[in-house]
Amino acid sequence: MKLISRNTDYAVRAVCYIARQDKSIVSVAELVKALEIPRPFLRKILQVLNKKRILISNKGSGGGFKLARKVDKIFLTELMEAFQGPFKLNECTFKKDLCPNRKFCWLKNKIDIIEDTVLSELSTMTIDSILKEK
Amino acid sequence: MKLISRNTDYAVRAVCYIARQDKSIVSVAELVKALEIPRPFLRKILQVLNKKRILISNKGSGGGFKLARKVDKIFLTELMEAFQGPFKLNECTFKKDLCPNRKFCWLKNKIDIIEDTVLSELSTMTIDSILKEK
DNA sequence: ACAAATGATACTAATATGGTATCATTATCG
DNA sequence: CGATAATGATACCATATTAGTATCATTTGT
Repeated sequence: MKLISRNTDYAVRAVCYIARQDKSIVSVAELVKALEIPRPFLRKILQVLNKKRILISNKGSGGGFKLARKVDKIFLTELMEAFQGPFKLNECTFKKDLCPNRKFCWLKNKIDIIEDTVLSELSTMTIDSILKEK
Repeated sequence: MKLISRNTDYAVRAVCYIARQDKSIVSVAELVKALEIPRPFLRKILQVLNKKRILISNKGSGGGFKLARKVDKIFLTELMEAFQGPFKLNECTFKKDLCPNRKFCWLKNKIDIIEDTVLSELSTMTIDSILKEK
């Protein structure tokens, strides 16, 4: 079980790369070259980041992507949620069906506590902190 | 992302059920009836539990499964590892290939810390504690 | 107008998860 | 001892998720 998917991982790298450049706007071409991520896949990822207003895209010649906010306002959890959906460790294995054994659902509560812990750890992590700690 | 897979969930239920019975040995037939888990799937799960020496199987007529240890010695993490593999939240998305961007691998370290936290929470949970807390 | 960029979207491939089916082996009991 | 009732081993199938590709539309600067 992984905490970070490939999507998210690529997204972190891309955002970090853009953040490190002096010029604010960076093209996909440059990102592909620098990060060695398959181009069409990276494009899809960047489009999501644009929709989520983590990056802002500029179309047309000379276009590309830039940060939508300062690096200390972009949280790792945002990227995770953008690509991996809302953070629910405790999601019941029986979604649609009624859970056939409610007696054990206190387990869910326990896992809720764990989830809170994980989230509070993760929520301290911003792109800023990632850049600083390398 | 779920912390507990269906396999593990079923395994917890089965082990708890066996623990609650007075008779020590319980057949698959009884478990299927009580827990409403698809029989062949449950069988596979029980076989794993047997191999991992969490349960002990008795073949032949009148056979079935019994606990290999006392309930306070069976940990949730054992069941999770049996069905979901070793607990590695931080597993790199690039297993075989060399990670193309080691600069970000401090992330891995951060997630290691989270992993430790989660593990220490989980490691307090035994079948005993699950039975008591319902 | 044209070229250089992203937007939208549909498709494909690989992997993980959940579940089934079948035959072999072992143990009890009449 | 042999039939039967149980589990062991194993190969297979179905579905969901993740990873990645391909194509055409739209926008923008020169």
